Amino acid sequence: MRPSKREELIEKSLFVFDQNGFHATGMDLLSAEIGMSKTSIYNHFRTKEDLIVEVLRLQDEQFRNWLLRRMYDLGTANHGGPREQLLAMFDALDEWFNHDNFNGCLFLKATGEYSDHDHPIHRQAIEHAEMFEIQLLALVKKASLRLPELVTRQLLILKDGAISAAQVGHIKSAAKDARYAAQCLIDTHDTSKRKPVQTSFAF
Amino acid sequence: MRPSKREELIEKSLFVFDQNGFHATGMDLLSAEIGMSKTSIYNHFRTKEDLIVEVLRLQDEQFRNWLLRRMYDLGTANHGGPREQLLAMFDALDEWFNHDNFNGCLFLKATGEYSDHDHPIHRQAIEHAEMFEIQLLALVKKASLRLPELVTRQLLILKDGAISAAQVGHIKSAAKDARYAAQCLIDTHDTSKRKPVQTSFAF
DNA sequence: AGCAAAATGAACAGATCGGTTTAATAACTT
DNA sequence: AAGTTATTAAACCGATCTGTTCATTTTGCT
Repeated sequence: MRPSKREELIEKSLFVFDQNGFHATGMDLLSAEIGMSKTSIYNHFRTKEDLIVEVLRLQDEQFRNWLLRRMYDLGTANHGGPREQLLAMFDALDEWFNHDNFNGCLFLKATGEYSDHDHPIHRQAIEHAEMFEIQLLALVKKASLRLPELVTRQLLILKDGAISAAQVGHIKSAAKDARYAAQCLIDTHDTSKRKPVQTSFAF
Repeated sequence: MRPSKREELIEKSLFVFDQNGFHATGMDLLSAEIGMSKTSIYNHFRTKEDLIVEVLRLQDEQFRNWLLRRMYDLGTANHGGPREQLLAMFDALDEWFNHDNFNGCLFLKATGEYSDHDHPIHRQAIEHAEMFEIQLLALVKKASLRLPELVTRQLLILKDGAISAAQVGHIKSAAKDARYAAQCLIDTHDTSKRKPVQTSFAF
């Protein structure tokens, strides 16, 4: 029983919440959907919100693991370095967008449904964003870009914007569009290149 | 009674839904919050979903009007042209982000809570995105940029990404970060400038 | 086989959900 | 001032909400 019942419960709940939303998913429906009695669910979690927090924790771990690994694998394929890994983020996103079950960013939905910044669910979403930013910043620094903090935040904006575009308009090209933009940004801040197009940034 | 009771109802509902979310806002609470009897609300709208669709319609109109006007006002201030208006989008967003009541994109929240693409609420959100894209494309074309459709989609990604960043991390710099990125993109595609940094786009 | 822990279905509780009804009041119109 | 129209509060409807209770069955361990 290594993949404990608890883990299985969280994993399946993750899917249902992602597809249906949080408030829109009642515990009876959830119970039926994941094939586990409501009694059992409440034996593992005190409240629905506790479960949701765990769901977000799992999604945080799974998403960051998946994305960073995919960036590494795709980015280092042709002897690529940090720069290629950064760009590969959008190739990985493209794969995600084209999955049948893609339904936008779960963390963004969580902040939308629990807008109080002090709410544990909202905080969990913020925490995810912060942790990914730290990891992305490390990679940006390895790529020897000028203003690494700025570039990191910009890449995050491109990532989240692409996710939004893919969600609301299910725009097939969102990841590629963002990739070109990222390329432009990275080249502009590449220390190994000549002067960037725009040098008048006021920092 | 020009600002008809109906309009007032929609306008106030817009605020409550924006702050609380759709499913999380019950009709009793909504009634109390906007100071109008539930009987009256249901005299104007057959269902809650009908009301939400109207709310999104109003927000579509208000948001596009506000943003495009603000882009024009801010962008043409110092004899600026279309290019400055495009960049001013992020200055306008910055103002929005710093409003006390800023709580992210209502359309994105709508698609998150009503994920069925055929749902009238979801469709209304898509319609908004499409209409704004058309208007932004017109401005991009006026700015004489190469690959105007691509640049338009990229600017939209930056806009939505900045909104997301401002919402989840309440990152104060999101609009400015996106602005710098937009500057980079626009300069790269400016036909009046020399060769862009990156010329190997495969189109 | 036998025991303890875990999981089950189903009923239940109290609150709230979206939505309706009703009878009384307030507000326009002429 | 009369009469139509809009608005109100409050009770009410059945369904669903989160969460609990309980008696029964299934499971894992030794």
